[in-house]
Amino acid sequence: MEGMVEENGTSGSAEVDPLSSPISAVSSVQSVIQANQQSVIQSATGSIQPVLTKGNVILVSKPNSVIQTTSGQLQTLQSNGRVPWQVVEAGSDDSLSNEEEGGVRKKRRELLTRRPSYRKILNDLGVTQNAGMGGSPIMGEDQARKREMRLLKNREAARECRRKKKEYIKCLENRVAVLENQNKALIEELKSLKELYCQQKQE
DNA sequence: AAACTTATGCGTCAACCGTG
DNA sequence: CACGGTTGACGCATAAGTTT
Repeated sequence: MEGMVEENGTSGSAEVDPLSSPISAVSSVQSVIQANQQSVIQSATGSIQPVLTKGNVILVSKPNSVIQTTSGQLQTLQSNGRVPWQVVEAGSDDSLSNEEEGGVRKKRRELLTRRPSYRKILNDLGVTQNAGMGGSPIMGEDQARKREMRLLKNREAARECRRKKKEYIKCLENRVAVLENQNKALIEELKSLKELYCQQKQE
């Protein structure tokens, strides 16, 4: 499956993964970098720029890519400003047991379920496709051509959409790793400062 | 080894939204 | 308001992993 070749002759791997590609430049990055630890790079302006971190990496250099801004939010850049794939607030699912989770999932599925497609409805009614669909042959040809174009475009759009979604998820995972490391480092720092404070107090 | 389960990706449909 | 782009949902195919 992983080796599946798409019909256009290219596989997904042909794309450069921004998360694993080498970094070319880092310009005026406001960042937190400490020796021996991973860090979060933040753009002071919120604009996109090549970004480098150590360890678990968030690398961004492409438009339409996932970025981090000073606000700490992860978002994808879209021309229309929309932020797809909203992150579910903590406390919604995490706290659920397996049984509960199944129920919630089912319920959510029901809520999200769309009405069946027209094709499905027709199938359910036992109506064969093209039956009784008249019209002139020329209109039919034109419509078929338009439909082919639409399908082709949507096929490519779906591929791109999935690629972006994967990139987004990867970046979220990276962010989790980075924040966990930061958290660990801060706990260590706090610990050593406490020790130092106690020592000085005794003297 | 066969049967079953899980993970992943694809194509399509439909809904929504922005734009001209 | 028609049109096109984006994306969630769905069904399907296939590979990989697990169980019998």
